[in-house]
Amino acid sequence: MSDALSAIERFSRYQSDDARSAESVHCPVRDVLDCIGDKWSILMIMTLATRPQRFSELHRAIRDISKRMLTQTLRDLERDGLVTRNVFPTKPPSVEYYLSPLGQSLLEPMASLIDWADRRYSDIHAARVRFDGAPCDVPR
Amino acid sequence: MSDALSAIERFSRYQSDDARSAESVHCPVRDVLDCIGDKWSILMIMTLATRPQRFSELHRAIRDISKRMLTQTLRDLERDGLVTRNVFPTKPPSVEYYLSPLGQSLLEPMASLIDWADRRYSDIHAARVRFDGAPCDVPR
DNA sequence: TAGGGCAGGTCTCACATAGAGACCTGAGGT
DNA sequence: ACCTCAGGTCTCTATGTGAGACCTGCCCTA
Repeated sequence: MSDALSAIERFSRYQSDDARSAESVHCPVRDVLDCIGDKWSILMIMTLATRPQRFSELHRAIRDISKRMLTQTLRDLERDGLVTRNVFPTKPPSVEYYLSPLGQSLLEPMASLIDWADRRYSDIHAARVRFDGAPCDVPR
Repeated sequence: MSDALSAIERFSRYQSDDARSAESVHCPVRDVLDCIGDKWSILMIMTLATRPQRFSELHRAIRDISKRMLTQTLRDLERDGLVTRNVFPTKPPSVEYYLSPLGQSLLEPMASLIDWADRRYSDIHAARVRFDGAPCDVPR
């Protein structure tokens, strides 16, 4: 837990630096969130965690992503060095995506997040039902 | 690391369940990503990690968020039980936001992510420069 | 007593991003 | 001759986001 505190303290130092001097220091957390903080990246990385997969496999695994966003998310992750793209010269050519070592190193911190999601999911759900059920007791 | 593997294996079981039966099983990871996977939530939670803060303090801390999104993000986090809203009847009334116990329990998994961001940030940056520098060696 | 400022928002408009789904290419099956 | 497949791209529309004007009550100052 002291790990958590020190990491967060480091972050808040970046934040205040940022606040103080308009653009000079840039917070790594912001950068990393720009990479994997979008709608599909985390899901993509977790889907690739078990094994390399091809474009259409990924599309089947994440059924509600559009081809356009699938392409774009993979391209961004490739650009950031988290995912590697491999083209096999078959007919028709097949393309395989897999996690680079950098991408794999993200699995451990992400696993603790999954773990949290699993354990706390019901709490969140309950809070939401409660909130939606009693929206009027505190007028805004 | 076996923790990571087991968590990810659990996730992939959800994924394949999802793929098999159209809507019956819903993956908790997807739900949690819907909560905190948007542009501002993680940043908000980390900013609230150090201490409770008022609306305008948060606005100063995260300078590039609009008031509209600040309100909306806080409302969503409150709805999901991660953040608590407290109104003091001063004149004019002041409003304080702080992490609920549920929100605080998220700090630990998030800290490991921050830690990763700090350590690997330069790798990502390097990969990006490399990718942008040589965009033409593999024509798509 | 008129005017201005503050906190904590809401509202409207404009623009950026995401999704749906048609289309493309080149080869192989029937 | 026609259909299918993988791995995309393209266009159009729907949704999300940002900028910034405005609102409400109360206080302070001139």
